[in-house]
Amino acid sequence: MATSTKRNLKENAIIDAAEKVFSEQGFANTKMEDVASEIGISKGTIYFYFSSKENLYMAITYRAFQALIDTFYESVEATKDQSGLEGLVGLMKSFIAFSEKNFLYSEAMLDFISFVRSTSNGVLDEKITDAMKVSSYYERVRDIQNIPISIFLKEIERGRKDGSILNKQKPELIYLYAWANVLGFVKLNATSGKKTSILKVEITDWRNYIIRHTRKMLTDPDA
Amino acid sequence: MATSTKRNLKENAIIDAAEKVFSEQGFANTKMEDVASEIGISKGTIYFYFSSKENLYMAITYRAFQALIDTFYESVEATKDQSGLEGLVGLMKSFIAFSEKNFLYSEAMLDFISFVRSTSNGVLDEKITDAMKVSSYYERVRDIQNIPISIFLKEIERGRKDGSILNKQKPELIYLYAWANVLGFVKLNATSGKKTSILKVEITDWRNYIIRHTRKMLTDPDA
Amino acid sequence: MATSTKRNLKENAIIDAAEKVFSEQGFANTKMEDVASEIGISKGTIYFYFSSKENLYMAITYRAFQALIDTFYESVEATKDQSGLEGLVGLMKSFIAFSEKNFLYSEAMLDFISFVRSTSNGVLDEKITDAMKVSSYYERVRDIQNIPISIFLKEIERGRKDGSILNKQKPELIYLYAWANVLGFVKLNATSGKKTSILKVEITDWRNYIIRHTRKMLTDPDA
Amino acid sequence: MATSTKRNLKENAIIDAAEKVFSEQGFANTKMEDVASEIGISKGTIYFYFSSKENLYMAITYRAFQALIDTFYESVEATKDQSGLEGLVGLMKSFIAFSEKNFLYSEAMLDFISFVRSTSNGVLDEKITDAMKVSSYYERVRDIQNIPISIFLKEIERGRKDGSILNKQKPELIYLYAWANVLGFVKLNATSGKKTSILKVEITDWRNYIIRHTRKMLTDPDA
DNA sequence: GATGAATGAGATTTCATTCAT
DNA sequence: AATGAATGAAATCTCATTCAT
Repeated sequence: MATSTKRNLKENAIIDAAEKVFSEQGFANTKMEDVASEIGISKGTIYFYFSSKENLYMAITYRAFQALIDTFYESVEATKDQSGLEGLVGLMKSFIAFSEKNFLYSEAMLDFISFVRSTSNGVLDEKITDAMKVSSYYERVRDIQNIPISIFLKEIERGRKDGSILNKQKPELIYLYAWANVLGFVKLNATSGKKTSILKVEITDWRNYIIRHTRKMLTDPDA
Repeated sequence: MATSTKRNLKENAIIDAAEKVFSEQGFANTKMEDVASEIGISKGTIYFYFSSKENLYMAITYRAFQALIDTFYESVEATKDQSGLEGLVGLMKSFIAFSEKNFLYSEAMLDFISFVRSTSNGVLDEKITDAMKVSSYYERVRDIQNIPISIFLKEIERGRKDGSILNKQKPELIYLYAWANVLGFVKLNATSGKKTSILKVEITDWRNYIIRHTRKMLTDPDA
Repeated sequence: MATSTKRNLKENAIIDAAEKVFSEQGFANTKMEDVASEIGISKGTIYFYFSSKENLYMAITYRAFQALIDTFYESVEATKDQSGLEGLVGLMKSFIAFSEKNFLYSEAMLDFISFVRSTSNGVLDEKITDAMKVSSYYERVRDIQNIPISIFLKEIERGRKDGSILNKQKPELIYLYAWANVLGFVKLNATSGKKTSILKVEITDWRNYIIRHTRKMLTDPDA
Repeated sequence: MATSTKRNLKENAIIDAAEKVFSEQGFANTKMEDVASEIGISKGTIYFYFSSKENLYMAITYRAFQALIDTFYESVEATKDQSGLEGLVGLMKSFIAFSEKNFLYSEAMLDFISFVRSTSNGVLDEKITDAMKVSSYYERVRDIQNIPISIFLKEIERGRKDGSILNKQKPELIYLYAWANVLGFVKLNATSGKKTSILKVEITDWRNYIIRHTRKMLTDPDA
């Protein structure tokens, strides 16, 4: 176990470094050498822990889902004494904050969804598929990818039971709508760099507007 | 003019081919050779027409903006006898349809925005910047990139004047909200290929829901 | 003959252009396109007149030898009433002035000598050799390359007869010595660009020194 | 140090190979692949040690200056008990021998001078400039390029003090004159390969003549 | 004669991955 | 475990030359 722990420590240190440089330069523009030198080890060492660059990215993806799940659970915990509506609004706020803070995570999760969907269609080229398949993290991510969704759906359920959510749409549709909103917001935001406004709109105003709108949507029986 | 036309024809044929293979394989995974063989010419010929791969992508980006503008104008024309609200809803429908049909265009436009922002921040690496700067299409895109926005904003104005749009938010905020929605929707759909559902939700239902919601937002004086 | 003249005119215009751009950018850095656009014609047209880039350079080489020969004859003519020594010093001055004015010519003649010597050793790679061999100018240059030398040697002969040249070395040795001096002077000079001094030495002083020294060498029976 | 030495060994082995093939085929005609296969390694390995082809050439240039400096110091050492005149004649002999033996070195040094001059004029194209600038060898060469000159000038100084050198010209002028002589001699000999004569002149005779003449020049108070 | 679009071999360079130590 | 030298496939791009019009 000592060995295992040590190994984990190193593995995590590498993932930390990878997150940093991938965030700064993007996945495609980052060389394994960059990741290695960020943490002061050699390229070869990375390959001892990760079978490929893709696999390293998959490890980040796993972290992303884990972190989102943690964030969601914390949010649920924090609003458990409030209505389901507030729980869901809380999830939304957490989701936005999470994605803004971790753009890389946001992208990684999206890439994973794309990847899974594309491979199930047999569209993607085999090389990448193979690289992914041998990834020890691939299965792990598959196992947890749906947890955020189920948390979200559960809160909708709760809100419906306690009468705070009146929207009658399929819960999954509400989730998709919410996710798309967050995703679009974050994507467009990412292009604005350090700026606090885009198209003359304060980003804070925009963020608030999304929340307000979500609340409206959830409480509208005709929405 | 004959010469000019001929040149344009070829140029367009190359862009056609590039769109096809970029769409299928992605920009990074596509070699210039792939584009060339798609259309049955040699690599060198492409470089005769386009100074770099980036430039070729910029040509596609130009097309993307042009196509979106055309789509917007057509939509405006089609709804000119209806209220401003209907005009805006029409734009929204067009926007979604456009993005679903042309995922590559959607990505290209987003990349361009990112690019402009990052260069104005001096963040991007010089090599790409240079390649872009010499692009004859770069300036063209800069010139037209804001036209879709202004069309959108004009319809909001019209709707406010004729009383069909009651939402009091900044027009730019509405645009951003709408764009984010479309973007998120398209991104999540991107690789679904032939699939008609996601998370058990029919994509058609989702699409309709976005439209319905947009309408609600626009007619709500408190939204 | 009308045709022939017309052809010659065009040919010469192309060589003029080539001289200009080769001088400015160097042979290797110059594209056929550069030569063509310099004179406002198409690349294809150049190939109608010259079978290859090498051949075009060979045409310049031919001009170089012709020009040197002309320069030498003029010098000889100008000093025919003076001693052989003065004739030789005159040649030397002409040689230097010629080389300074026409660095490209100087290089071209040197390249030709190198080429001939290397091919007679079978050292040079075959591709270049073939390109050269089909050159219509190649033979022409071969025919006249030794004329400058023989002019030079004749003046030495004359100077010895009239007692103005006392140096007893082989005439060819004197020629080589003189040529090397001019060549080295011009080469080092070329690196100084527009500057009128190099290593704190005024180029004019250096030039004069070479002349003075040549005179000394020629009049010294022990040199 | 073991690592450093090992790296240096390989680096030098690559430079050795590059010298060989550049000498045989010329810089422009040589592919990195040629250099690699000469030493039985892969292209990539060369790029691991040298960032570009230019950089590799710059390494050779550095060697060239180093070798000339070594040669000069050895010559100075060997003649330190003799007069300054003999010291200078010794340098001259060494210079000639050095340049004959290392034509590539001779060219490299000349190219470097050209390069520095042209960049200080802002003439050279940017691509090469950049490639050169990142060269770790570039700075090294800049640091040592003037050492040969100063050694030469010092010997002139010494000869003047001990009365063996009577020539009153500027030392720099003498250096230029000498250098031009060597350069011209070497250039004209360059491709003669195994040949021992040119224009019916034994190269040995020519070489001796240059030396004799240098001596005459140095001892002539009116030269 | 002239054009310039088209070619395609080949050049430099990059970088994920391997492997001997 | 760790290293980092070595690999080599592949990518972008260049340009002398050809050839249909």
